[in-house]
Amino acid sequence: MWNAFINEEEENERRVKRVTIRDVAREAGVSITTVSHALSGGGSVKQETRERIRALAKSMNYMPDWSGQNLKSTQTGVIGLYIPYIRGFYGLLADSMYVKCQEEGYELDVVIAEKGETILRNLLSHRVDGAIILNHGFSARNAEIVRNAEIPAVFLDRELVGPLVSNIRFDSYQTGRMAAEYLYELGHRRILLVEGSDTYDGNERRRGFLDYLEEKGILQGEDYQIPGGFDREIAHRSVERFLTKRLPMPTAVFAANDDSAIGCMIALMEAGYEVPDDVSIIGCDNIELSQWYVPPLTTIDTGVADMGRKAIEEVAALIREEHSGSTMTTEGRLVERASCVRLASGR
Amino acid sequence: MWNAFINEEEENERRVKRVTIRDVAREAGVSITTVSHALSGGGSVKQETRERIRALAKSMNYMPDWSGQNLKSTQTGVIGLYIPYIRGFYGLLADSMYVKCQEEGYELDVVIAEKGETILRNLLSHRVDGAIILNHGFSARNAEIVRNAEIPAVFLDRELVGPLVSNIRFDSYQTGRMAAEYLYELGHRRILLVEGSDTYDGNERRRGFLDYLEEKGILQGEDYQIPGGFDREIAHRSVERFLTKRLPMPTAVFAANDDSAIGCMIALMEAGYEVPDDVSIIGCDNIELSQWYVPPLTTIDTGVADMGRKAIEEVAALIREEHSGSTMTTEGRLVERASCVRLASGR
DNA sequence: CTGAAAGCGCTTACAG
DNA sequence: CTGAAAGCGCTTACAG
Repeated sequence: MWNAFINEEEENERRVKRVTIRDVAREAGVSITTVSHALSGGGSVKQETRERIRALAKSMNYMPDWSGQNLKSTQTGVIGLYIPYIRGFYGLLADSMYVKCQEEGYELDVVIAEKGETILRNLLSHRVDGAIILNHGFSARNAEIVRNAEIPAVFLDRELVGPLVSNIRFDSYQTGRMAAEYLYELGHRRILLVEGSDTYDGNERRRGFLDYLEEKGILQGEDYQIPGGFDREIAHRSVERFLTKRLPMPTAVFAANDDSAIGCMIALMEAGYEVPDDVSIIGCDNIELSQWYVPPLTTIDTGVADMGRKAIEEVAALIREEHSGSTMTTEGRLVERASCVRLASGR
Repeated sequence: MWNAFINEEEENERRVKRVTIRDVAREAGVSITTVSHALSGGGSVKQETRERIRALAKSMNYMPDWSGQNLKSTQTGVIGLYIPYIRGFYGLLADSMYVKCQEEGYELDVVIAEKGETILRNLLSHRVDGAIILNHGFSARNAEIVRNAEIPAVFLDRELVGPLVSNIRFDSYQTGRMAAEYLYELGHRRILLVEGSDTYDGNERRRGFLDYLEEKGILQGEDYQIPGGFDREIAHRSVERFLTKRLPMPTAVFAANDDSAIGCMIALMEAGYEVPDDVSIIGCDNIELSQWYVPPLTTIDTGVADMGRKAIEEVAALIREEHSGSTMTTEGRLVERASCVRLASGR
């Protein structure tokens, strides 16, 4: 007994001691079982005791240890969002998910991770109840592991289904076609494609776009398909390089996202071309900047907020095992602004 | 023994069994102690055994349970960032922090939370090793609790210091003065203030701005201090209301952040005023949109990326107890663009 | 180099 | 309504 006191004092000298359920129990003069029940709301505890313990716990700033609690209960109450960075598009997605999480009673943890390893560790170690993954750094092999481990997950960047795995994707093939059709209807025939990066969405937009051009018989050579990397800088350099080749000038450009579309516009304007008078441009995503840019950018809205809400809804359902995994899709919506014009006939 | 098998099969029917250290040990024919040592790199394990176990663990997709591991070790390896939402400013902050975290060997968890309760629960339950807090929803009382619990934390929105608590703040008072001085030097004397929200930064920018005006003897009445809430919409409505009063028109506006500055510009332009010809505008933050807006917005860059890096560096040092908490400050930098002009003399 | 045992802070049947 | 005890999955002295 005496010993215990000495030890406690020694502890105090080093670091403030974390307060545990044991401390609360001792202070309240009850067992830890009763404290646990009183705080969790479970079990049957005399109303007066419950209130007394709750007040005491609060005054002691007691908070159940996360690990101790989860080791037994295996429910964390948090959903993890795994994305490669946060700016722009991903931020909008995260914000819309947060709102829905509140409604569903989950906490949202946004984990920035470039390495699939980090993500896999998070999921396999049960840090979260369920996950939303939109991360090109996560390999197909890792995704397979998640499926087999039966961890509730919603993929936003690949077509994978399992008992507890769903996927929701932008119908990027359709988006690509939509952009092509829009420019075609405006009379454009020589169109430059600024590709996205080598991801599901990047490849599908490309495929849809080129398919439409081919059907209409206006598919250009590979010189008219240049890299853009979903990135402003990359697109800028890429267009500069294209211009030095002095090929017949395209009358329109489809850039695989708005960021790269803006990179294109800058490069074109620097080279003395007017948008949309000399060249029309259509992007994709409808990021905030697009409506403020001069000229305002015509684009295809991918409905990111809607997607975010759907994804949370779905992962919550998977966690509760309300149904098994499935594939879903969202459609893009054309937003007409000033960066595209009808081609003057005979040009 | 027989019983055990039956139970196992029943388990399998319900859900894929999580693989534990026990499973790996059984499979490898060693004790769980050895598995633990082999995987963690600690202890002394025969090289061959270590490699065999690691390969086996990997093939079984074994990952140590987060809670089991932390319950003993009390180190999570993650830093938590607690912000109210992600778009714009906060996203830039988070991205810059992520990069620094990688260097320091921590994982960054971004937790969106409006309620201080959620944040407090996260910290007191030891979900993270340390925290960065920039959240007006977190009360002074809660902050005090964090300090006393000696949880390593860096506050970005208040001046609080403790053994394991530091704070880094934008010198928002200086920023406010800087904006005022810039407009004053351009010859402006009747200046409208569009305030921020009731936060540390909002109040300090206001105070610095008004102090300078007062020193120069050009402080206007309260009619020239209108709410902006750091928000585009709020600022927009607020300026509209101001204009209906038909007070002498200001020749310049200081908006407490870029978002609200853009809201002002829209309202002014809708009312027929030209920026900067009729009214000059200066904002604060230097968000991405500012350089693309027409006219490009003159603003004060708060150096958010630099702040993010500093904050991570500091919290990591506090976790390692390299030094005790302190107060730090970062200075703003004027970015001149087209939205402000020298006032034509005699106006 | 390897393993049996104690214990981290909780929850959850179960007994009273 | 309350509490003693087992156990969640790990790590860490300690013994051999």
